[in-house]
Amino acid sequence: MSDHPRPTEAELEILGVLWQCGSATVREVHEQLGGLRGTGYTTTLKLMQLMAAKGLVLRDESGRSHIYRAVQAKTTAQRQIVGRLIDQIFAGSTSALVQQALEADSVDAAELREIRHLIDARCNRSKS
Amino acid sequence: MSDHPRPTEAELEILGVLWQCGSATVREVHEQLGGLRGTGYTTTLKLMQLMAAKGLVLRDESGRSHIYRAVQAKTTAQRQIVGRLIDQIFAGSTSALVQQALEADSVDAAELREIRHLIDARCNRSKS
DNA sequence: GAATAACTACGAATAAATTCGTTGATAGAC
DNA sequence: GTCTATCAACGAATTTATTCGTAGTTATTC
Repeated sequence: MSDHPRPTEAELEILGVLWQCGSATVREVHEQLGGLRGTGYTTTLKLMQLMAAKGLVLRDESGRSHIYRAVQAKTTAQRQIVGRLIDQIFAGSTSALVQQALEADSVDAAELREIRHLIDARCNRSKS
Repeated sequence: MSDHPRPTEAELEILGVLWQCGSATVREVHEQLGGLRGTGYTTTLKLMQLMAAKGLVLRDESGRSHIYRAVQAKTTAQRQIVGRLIDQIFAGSTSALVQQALEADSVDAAELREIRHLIDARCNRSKS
């Protein structure tokens, strides 16, 4: 199905900006990343060129500065990464992942409620 | 706190075996991984030597074949990886992770129940 | 139209992860 | 004791990811 290679760490940072902005030039992405990583402009450029070559992003080359956007939706990519994680280090057990997720980050009451709603919704859906 | 470097992909496969077996020789780990990865024995050996140097595993060198075991418990490592993921690609939102986890893998009714119990237990705990 | 600035392209250096061949030592079989 | 199998050690090749310098092009400003 998806012939998208798995994004690397640096590529994920760039995708993060693109998901947030919808589309952006290399310059915009680079500014957004800001001092977050102390790398130069051409590094960001090169990465985004490689990402285009890999099929992770598309770009509109009609103008002088090319405009990039992510090929995969954020949720699709997230789902792929999480799915991989579940298989790889949780032996396919989603509940084991959830359990460690609850331990890993401090989850406040509001977020717990939200998670519970997700589960409830899912329970109802699978009953129907 | 933990000065354990983050395990790489290949290292995680080896840790998986060690977590399952408790402790094992290089040979045993290599067999367990089996054809799963088409690599030779010395590759596994080298990786495990590097892991020992990094502090990911300890080894008993008293016998001729050294016996390795993981330094971190499985849950500790899992928690670290999941925590990182939440910060890195879910902007700190545990519920977003759970949501995508539910979509990513097919979760059967029994597992849903189990997840719900985890949430319930957590809700009660945070009330007290 | 010359100088400056912003952009892409690209080669190449560096770094990190993975792989394996070879060597030398030790143990067990005969 | 000699042969064979098994082991650790280690150097080095390979691959992948990341970084940046330089060159060439196009737009903008004066």
